Amino acid sequence: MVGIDEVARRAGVSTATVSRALSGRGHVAAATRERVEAAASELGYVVSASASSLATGRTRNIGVVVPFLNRWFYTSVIEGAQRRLMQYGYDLTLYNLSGVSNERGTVFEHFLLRQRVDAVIAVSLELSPDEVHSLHALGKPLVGVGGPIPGVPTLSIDDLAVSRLATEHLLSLGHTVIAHIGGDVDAEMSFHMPTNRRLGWEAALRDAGIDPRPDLYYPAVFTMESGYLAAKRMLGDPRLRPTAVVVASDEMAIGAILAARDMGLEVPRDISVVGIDDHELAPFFGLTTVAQFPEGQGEGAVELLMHELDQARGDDEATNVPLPFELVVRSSSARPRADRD
Amino acid sequence: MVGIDEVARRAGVSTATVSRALSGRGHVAAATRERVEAAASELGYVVSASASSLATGRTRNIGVVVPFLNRWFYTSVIEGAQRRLMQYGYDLTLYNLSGVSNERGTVFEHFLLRQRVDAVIAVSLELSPDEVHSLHALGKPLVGVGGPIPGVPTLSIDDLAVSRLATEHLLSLGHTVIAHIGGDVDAEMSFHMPTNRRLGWEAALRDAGIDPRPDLYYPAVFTMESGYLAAKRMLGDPRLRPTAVVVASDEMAIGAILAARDMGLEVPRDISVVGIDDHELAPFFGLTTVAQFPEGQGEGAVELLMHELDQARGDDEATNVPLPFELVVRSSSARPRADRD
DNA sequence: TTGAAAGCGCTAACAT
DNA sequence: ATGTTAGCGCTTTCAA
Repeated sequence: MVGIDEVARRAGVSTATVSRALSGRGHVAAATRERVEAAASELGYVVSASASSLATGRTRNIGVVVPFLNRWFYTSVIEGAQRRLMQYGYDLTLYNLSGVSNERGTVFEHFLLRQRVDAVIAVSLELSPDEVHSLHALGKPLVGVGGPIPGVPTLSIDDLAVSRLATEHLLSLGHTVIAHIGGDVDAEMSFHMPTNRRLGWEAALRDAGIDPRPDLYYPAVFTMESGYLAAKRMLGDPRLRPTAVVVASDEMAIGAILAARDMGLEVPRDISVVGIDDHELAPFFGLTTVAQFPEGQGEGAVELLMHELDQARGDDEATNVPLPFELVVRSSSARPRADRD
Repeated sequence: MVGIDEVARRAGVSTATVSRALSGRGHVAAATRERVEAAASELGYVVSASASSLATGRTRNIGVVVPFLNRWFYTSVIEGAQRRLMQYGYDLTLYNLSGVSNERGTVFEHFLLRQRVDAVIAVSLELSPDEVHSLHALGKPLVGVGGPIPGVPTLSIDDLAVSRLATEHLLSLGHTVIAHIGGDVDAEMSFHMPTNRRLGWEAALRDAGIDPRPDLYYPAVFTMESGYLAAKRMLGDPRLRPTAVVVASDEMAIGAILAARDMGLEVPRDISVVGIDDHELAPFFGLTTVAQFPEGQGEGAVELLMHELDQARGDDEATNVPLPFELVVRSSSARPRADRD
């Protein structure tokens, strides 16, 4: 392993100058810099990350914590974060809580805190005040993605506004009996995301002068199968005749579309379906949805972090950055049939 | 940040003893160890990863390189690897090649080689001899998952045997006109995985005394939509009347099932479908498939690596560890209708 | 602009 | 079983 002193010797300068020339910090004569760079590349020199970290106290490594991996949303966030981090010369260390049996305590104590990362991105994670505190105590910037964490700058869409938009889309098409398939309690995903999406549905209905009927709300978990089952319950109930349904995620919405097909119903003729996400499968199923952009969220989180790291523990404004979302109309939503009811 | 000497002082021992007590290396009296551990936890001490790395030359960090993230196979492998690494006290640094515009060279030169990882796991990646060489030159163990890399120990299923099994399942049910939807050239995924799966289909047919017809092979890429389109072509062609199809991945197979439905055909009555993977959606679609176990592959890769790291650059046996696979029969395959043809 | 040298916090000989 | 101490390879004052 060729070290800095070999480069120094070859370039005829001191190690300090090599360090300065290669890191870009401090002033180095252009000619000197070139000689150093030449020497470095001839020798195939790369700085030792650990030596550099030890000296500077910075690892150039960001920890990303996710509750699961096998979900489009998380991997998309990670992908965006990774791409942007690479541009900044940072590594991404992944912490997946789903595999951790003995509680996530391990992750926080033995990994994150081990001075292995300069900062952390928490994706859709409800961090306890203690966890937030210990990170802050260590001077580690922290940003959240996908849901607000008290006292922590967070990137997330306005879930209420998103499902309100989805609902209003259906209202504007002329639907009046609009159901909702959404997360049950705030289980699994933590956060109040499922609740907020339900509230958005209710709010849009009320604004349209329609009283949201509790029996038009179908709880489910965020999987295709669960959406399928919820839709079967919904479509099979002879008392309820929704002409449209707002579904809290695309995966569930796709399940709902498949349920309708299995029952011999046609989408959107017999039932309009609107999802939330713009999942990679949404175009294939012709799913109308409200797109969020998780890759962009990952990138944004990195930007925020880089900013904070620059500021040397600057103002922890704990702002909740609102994220863009966008209605994407495909073929799963249309005007209700005139001949119904 | 409390350091090792504070702990030493508090425990009334030398820093060397603290190091030994906490790392488990070297002999320490039980009583001493307890005192040290107490002192460490009272002070909230955790070793500095970079200092430790600098001193030992080991980072306790493994690089995992994947070509994409948004695919069930890769995330599953990562999940398995992550879980096992955590047990060993290692971190996982993720390198996702899909976002890298300026070639993966960057990843190798500026990241992997920067002495940031002790070893690397390459998932479904065809590494160039150069890349393999530079890793080896650095003394970094390397294991592959999902496809053989020359000169590198690799974990992968026997693709030929897997699709042979899928085909034999259909043959044993009485099918004789069996199509194949599979990867085109060895694009995208690199490796000869797609080709091998096609060869398995051909071999099984030949063994049954059936000549594999080239016009029963439908190239596609590994997405649901591509599988859907291939199936439409296949099922729409009036000249060909396959009663069954072996599909090279579950995602494509699901696309095929949906295509059949859209054409008013019934699975398995009109066409039997068998996939490969046991994707998380396979049960939902009732897909008969040959399961591989990517999480187990991730775990296995870690085991292999830990072994190599212990051996202090032991024998690079470059063994290709064959992995288990298993036929899972669900409702998408059945005997062909007696009244056909 | 450049160099000398003192750490950064830990580990591993080598002593005892 | 424990302590002493010389590094690990870089960065960064401080001087020149």
